[in-house]
Amino acid sequence: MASIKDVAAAAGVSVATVSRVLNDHPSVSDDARARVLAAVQELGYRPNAVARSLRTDQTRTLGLVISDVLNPYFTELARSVEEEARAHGYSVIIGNADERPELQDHHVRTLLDRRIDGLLVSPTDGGSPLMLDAARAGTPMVFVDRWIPGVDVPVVRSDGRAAVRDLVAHLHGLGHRRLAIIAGPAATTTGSERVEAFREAMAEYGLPLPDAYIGQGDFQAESGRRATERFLDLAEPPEVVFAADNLMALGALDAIRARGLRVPEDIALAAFDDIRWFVHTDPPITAVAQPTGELGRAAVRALVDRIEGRPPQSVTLPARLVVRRSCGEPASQEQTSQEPTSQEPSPVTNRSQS
Amino acid sequence: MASIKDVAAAAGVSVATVSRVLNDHPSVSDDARARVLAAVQELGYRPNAVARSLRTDQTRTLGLVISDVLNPYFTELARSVEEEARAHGYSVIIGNADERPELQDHHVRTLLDRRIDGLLVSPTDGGSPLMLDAARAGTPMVFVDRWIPGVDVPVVRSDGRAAVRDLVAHLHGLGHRRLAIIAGPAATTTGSERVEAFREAMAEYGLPLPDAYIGQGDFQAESGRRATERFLDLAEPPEVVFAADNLMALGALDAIRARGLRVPEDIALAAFDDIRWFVHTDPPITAVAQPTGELGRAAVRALVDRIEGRPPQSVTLPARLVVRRSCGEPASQEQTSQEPTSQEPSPVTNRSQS
DNA sequence: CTGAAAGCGCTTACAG
DNA sequence: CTGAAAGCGCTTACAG
Repeated sequence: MASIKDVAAAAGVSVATVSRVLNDHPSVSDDARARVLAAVQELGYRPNAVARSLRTDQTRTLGLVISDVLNPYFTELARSVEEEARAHGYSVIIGNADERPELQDHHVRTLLDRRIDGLLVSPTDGGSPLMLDAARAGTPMVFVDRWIPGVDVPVVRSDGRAAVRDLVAHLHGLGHRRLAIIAGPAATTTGSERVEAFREAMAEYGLPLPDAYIGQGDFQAESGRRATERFLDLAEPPEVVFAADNLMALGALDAIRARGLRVPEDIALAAFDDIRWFVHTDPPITAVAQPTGELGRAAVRALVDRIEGRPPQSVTLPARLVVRRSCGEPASQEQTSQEPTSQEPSPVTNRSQS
Repeated sequence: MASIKDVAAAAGVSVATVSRVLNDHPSVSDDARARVLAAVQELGYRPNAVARSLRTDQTRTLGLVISDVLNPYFTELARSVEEEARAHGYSVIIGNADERPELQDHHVRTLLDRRIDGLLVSPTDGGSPLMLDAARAGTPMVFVDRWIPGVDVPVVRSDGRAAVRDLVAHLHGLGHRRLAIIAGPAATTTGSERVEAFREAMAEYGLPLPDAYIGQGDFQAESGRRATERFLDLAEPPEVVFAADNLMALGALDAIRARGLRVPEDIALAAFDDIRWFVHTDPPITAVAQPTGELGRAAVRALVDRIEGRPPQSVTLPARLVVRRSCGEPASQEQTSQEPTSQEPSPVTNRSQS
């Protein structure tokens, strides 16, 4: 592969001049510029980004460590992150932690070794030593979606509290009293916050949340299935299962169906995170929708600010409730005003007041 | 950030010795090794992968350019690719082309500039000059899923011909005669091959495939919606719509539903590519399932073979038909023998013989 | 077993 | 405007 030396030789100039032309440095004669460009063209020369990075100490690359690529929420987040990063002249390398802390650490380490300019993380756990060290060592970092308390790193996330309150109001309005939740790992903020929001909202209605109605999941489908089976085995099973993410809702659906039960007649189902398929599931699933694309973009902006020496900002965006039929509401205007063609699910918000 | 010099100084040895210790070179005294390791520990030293790559001319990195991250098929492919690559000591950088040739070229260029050791591509088009040049220039490359004819690059893909024949047999058996397809871009192999397989299978049953029954899509949801609307506007609409991927099936569902029609009573639906949600859609969708994980792993193996100087092998794996209720078959044993807990959809194959 | 030195492909003061 | 030279952080023959 042709190097800058080859180009310099072909153009009859020094490598310094070639470099200047390539980097749009102003002090280059038109003649030299033309000859260099011609040589570049002829040799099909492409600068070696590795060498450039070593010299400039910047890679123009962002690392993104997400908890699970198979989760459509993160996949959409990753897409918006890449898009915004590209607009700022950065590329992004994605690491998939698969909800496993060791794998997360593996990716963080690899990314750091590659000297990425900044790191976007949605932590799978409460913070490994590696992660904490990285933050303390001053690696430009931003948390997205999930975060680690006590670490001085900007957080870009959405607040589902109001939407969860709306959900409980909706469920209560439909006459449901025994509500259960499948939580994510307590070590993650989204794992604990969603349970807390749920518990608080229920308290407003004087509803208890017994331990038996709190299933412990890990944000993946299989755990949702297991937790749901346990609920169904209870002497008094819940009337509603609220899954803290869409994959656990999938597992719940599997479990419910395996018993030959119907949603919502036999048991109602709701989920955190909205995905396009929820419109077409049987029945369509009521969900809390996050402004995923906006979260990804805001996270990149914060990180780029941090990298380029501007003060980064934490951002919290509201989530909203999308009512469908999985909790028992009769088909209403919500069902018809969908926009099936939009990129993001853009469903109707139903903010029942409590 | 500590460099190898700092470690050498702290350990009282030369950088060469530090390097040897780090690379497990045998000729290092136990004493020197211990001192180096201690210094590494103390300084929290991590080798700079950028510098190492520049020196060794290898990045231990694979590039993966996929057509669309939002498509669960590719997301699963990406996951298995990363897993297998990691097992071989490589990391992978994913580029999402979003089905746009320019974006695909952008990623290929960026990856090449980063001097990745090899490239895995599922081409969005028939082959841009850049892609063809890269292949000719000897960049280790392997095509996955889609490929570009006439280029000397190994191909790892699945053959859906038999499964599509099974699908047509299934449809014919249910009494359907007017079958339509929503195709992908003709410039992609999967775009044209799936139509051809469908056409051939139909011919075996003496069924015509009129142009009006071939919808032109681009593998994304919106195009599936538009194509379906066009079908429904026909004086004689088809009885079945076969979408060449799962996203276009989603769009088709949107369109069918927007007209207030029912599946399969008013119109039947089938899709290429099986996803877990298809079990829970209304109705469950009959689909052609690819051995996605195996494709990803085989592709990595071929590429690593190529990189490390062994002769790479092209691989073709069969796809299989998964019958569900979206084409009108009465619920049968297929419905109950699901394995809802498996990672990959592991549905029952129904190979009706023609 | 160990170190001095060259060199990977760039960029960028510095001098002219 | 231009080039010679230093240097980014490593690895690896070469000599000892």
